[in-house]
Amino acid sequence: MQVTDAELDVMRVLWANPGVSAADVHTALEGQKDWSRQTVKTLLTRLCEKGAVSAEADGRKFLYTAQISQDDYETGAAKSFVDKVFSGRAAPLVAHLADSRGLTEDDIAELESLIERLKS
Amino acid sequence: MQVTDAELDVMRVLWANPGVSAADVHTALEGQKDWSRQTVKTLLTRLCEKGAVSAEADGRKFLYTAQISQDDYETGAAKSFVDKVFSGRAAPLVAHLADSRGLTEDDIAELESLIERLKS
DNA sequence: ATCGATTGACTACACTCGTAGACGAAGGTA
DNA sequence: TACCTTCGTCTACGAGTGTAGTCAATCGAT
Repeated sequence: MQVTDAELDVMRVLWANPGVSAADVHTALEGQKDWSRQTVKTLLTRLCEKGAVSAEADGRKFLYTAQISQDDYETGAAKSFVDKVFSGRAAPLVAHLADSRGLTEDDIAELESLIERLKS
Repeated sequence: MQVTDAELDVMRVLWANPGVSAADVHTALEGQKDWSRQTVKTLLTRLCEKGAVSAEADGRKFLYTAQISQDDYETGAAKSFVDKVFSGRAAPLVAHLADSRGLTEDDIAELESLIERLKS
C-alpha cells in the first residue's frame, strides 16, 4: 500500500484539513501544484482504492478524510526507507544527513535531547 | 536519474564487487533475489543508460562498475527522502525511527557520539 | 567441424504513475 | 424551461518499472 509522491501532496492537504471536497483539495494546492481538477480527483480516487483515504458522500459530492495518520505514515516511510537504503541501520542515515549539511544547530540540539531521552 | 528498488539491489552488488560481469551479479544475488539472468542484465543495462554504472568490455562480456559511490547515493537518497517526507527536517525522522523501535542500543550509542562530534 | 554453454542485443508485456480529457448528471440561474 | 456551472465517472496515454523470452554470436570441448 504505497503512497506515491504526487499522492503524498494530496495526503498532506487531507492531514491538515480533514473532511474536504476534491475541489477544496484542488484549491489548497493551487500555486503549489499546477494540477487540473481531474488530476486531483484521480489521486483521491487512487488513495481511496488503496484505503489511505475515505470518502463520505455529502450531497452530490464527497468529503475526503485521511485514514492513515500522518504520524503512522511517517513512521512507516522512515522505516522502509532505512530498511531499503541502510539495511535498517539508522545511525548511518543521520551521519549522511549531517554530512550533507541537512542538520541545523537546532536539529542537533533537538537530536541531543532526543538521544538523552532514548537512553533512559 | 533515479535508481529504482530493483536497481538498488544490483548497485549493492557492484559496490561490494567492482568490475564484475552480469553473470557474477546474477550469482551474487542468488538466494536473495529469484531473478533470471535476463532480468539482471536488463537492470544493468538500464543503470548504464542512467550513467550510474559503467561497462567495460572484457573479451566477449562486460565488466560493470558503479559510477556513483555508495556514499554519494546514500547521501542523495537520505536528503531527498527527508525533503519529501519531513520537509527537510531530520530530527522528526530520527524521532520516528526511535518510536518504531528501529534503534538498537548500539545505534543510540553511535548517534550519541555522532552528536558529540557534530557539536564541535 | 560440430555442438552445447555463455553472453549480449533486441523485444515484450503487464502494471504503476503522473497527468488529464470527455461526458453526463445535478443544481442554480435567467 | 433552457442553460451553464459543478462535480463525479470513465477512459487514456506516455514514461517508467519489474520481470523475462528469444535469437544470434562466440568460445571451449569433443
